[in-house]
Order: sequence, then structure tokens, then C-alpha cells
Amino acid sequence: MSDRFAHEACPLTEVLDRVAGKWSIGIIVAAAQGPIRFTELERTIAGISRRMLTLNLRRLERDGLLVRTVYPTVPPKVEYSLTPMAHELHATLSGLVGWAERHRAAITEARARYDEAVGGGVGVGTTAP
Amino acid sequence: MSDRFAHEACPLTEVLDRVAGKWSIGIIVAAAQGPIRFTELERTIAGISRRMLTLNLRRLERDGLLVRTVYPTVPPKVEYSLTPMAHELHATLSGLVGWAERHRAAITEARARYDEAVGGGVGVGTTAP
DNA sequence: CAGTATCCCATCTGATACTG
DNA sequence: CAGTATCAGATGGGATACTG
Repeated sequence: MSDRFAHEACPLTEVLDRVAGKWSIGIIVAAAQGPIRFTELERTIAGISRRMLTLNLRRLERDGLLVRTVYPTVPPKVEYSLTPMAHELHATLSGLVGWAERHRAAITEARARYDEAVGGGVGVGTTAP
Repeated sequence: MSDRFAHEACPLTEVLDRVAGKWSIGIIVAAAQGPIRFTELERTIAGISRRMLTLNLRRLERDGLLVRTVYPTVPPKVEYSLTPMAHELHATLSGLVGWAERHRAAITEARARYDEAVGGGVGVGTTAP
């Protein structure tokens, strides 16, 4: 990511960078119930590739949101669990999920309307008097 | 893509797709105070290119989160404002920003610790120069 | 089981030039 | 002012074969 300009005063960018990915939130939600293993995550998040799962796991661990615990057994067992900080984040995220649930239909409808307006002619936006 | 996930009553993917971008949230927050013009957004969000601003603006408008109002004056004037639905989203987002403010230091510290443990920050999501 | 390594395409992003 | 057009590079993401 381009760190060229000041992040110093903008906590917003900080959140964004952490939550931006397509998978980060999913992983956090999946791990919120308790320690979860690699394969369980892979199965739960359905659609994520092994590569992306690993990458995101590492990033979240690096940011102090996940704790990776390795059990030196054969076969190996690794568990990921949220840190307290991440649990807090998860609580906030729940609000986001709630919002999505409430407005999903409205969004779908808005999209359809927009697409039809664009396809049917010009002038998508509102024109002020 | 992850249609299976969506079918499983998972609004998560819906949120993600809407919030995933690097800029969407920034735009929503910037527009939350009231109607805002294109150039103001460009200046406020610092770092966004004209192209990305336009693209994100269109997407948010399409999803029914932004209303685009064109004033047929010379020179042209266009204002973007949040819909009620987006204002709700903004309220939720505030929680996210609050979380970031509270834990920013901890995250930075965690990263530093992780990078040192790994040995210089090579090999993870690190932006290696 | 829990990853790595590798190939490859899709999308994102930035810089710049141009227009109504 | 508020975009659109175009190009080129960076990054994200999927598939899969391979390893400790």
C-alpha cells in the first residue's frame, strides 16, 4: 500500500487497511466463536483459496488480531483465536452485519433501478431546480 | 464467486463487497457531514485519484448509498449526499473508527514485534521496499 | 494437517491528457 | 468544475502441485 502521504492523523485509513480485504472480516467472524483450525476456516469461509487464507491469517496475526497456536503433534494441529482487541472489533463488526441484513433488499433494488436507468437512457442522477 | 456463501443466509459477503474497497468508507465518512462536491471529496480524501473517486462514487450511487445532484450551472456543480440508509451505515462505521483510534498504538506495536520476530519483515504481508 | 511455491488472470490504482 | 479516456504497473485472488 502507498504510504506516501500522511496516515499520521487519519485513523480511518488505519481501519480501512485492516478491514479492506475481502476475507479479513470473514476470518474474524469465523474465529469469534472460539479457537478454530486452518481446515475449519477453509471450510467455513467457502470460496477462499488456501493461498488467500494463509495470507490473510498472517496479516491478522501480524496486526495482533489473531493468535496462532501450534501443537507439535503428528499430524500437526494449528489453532487460531482472536485476541481481546479482535473480539472488540468483532462486536463492532456485528453492527455492520446487522446493517447489511436490514438493507440488503433495498440495495439490490437500488442496483436494479440504477442499471435500468443507465440502460434506458441518460440522466441517472437528480437534477436540481 | 462465493454465491454459495451468500445463499447460506450470509449477509457478510454483502457488507464486504460494499465496504471492501479502499475508498468507499472514506467517501461515506466525508459525505456524512452534508452534501459535498466532487473536488471537495478529492481534496478531503487525499491520495485518491480522480479515476478511483469517480468509480467509487458511481458504485455507491448505484447501491443507493449516495445521491448525486447536478446543478445545471456554468461551471457545473455536482453534490453528493448520503441517503438515510447510508447515514445508518455511517453511524455503524463510527464504531469502527472508534475501535481503530483505541487500538492503533497496540496494532503498530504488534506489527513491529511480529516483524522483528520474523526477522526484518520479509515474507509476510510486509511491504518490502 | 497445515501450509509453500508457482503460474496466471482479473481487478485496482495512479498519472496524465482531454472534454462538455 | 466535473468528469471521461487511456495506458501501464501493482496487487489481489484462484487453482493446484508439492512439502515438513
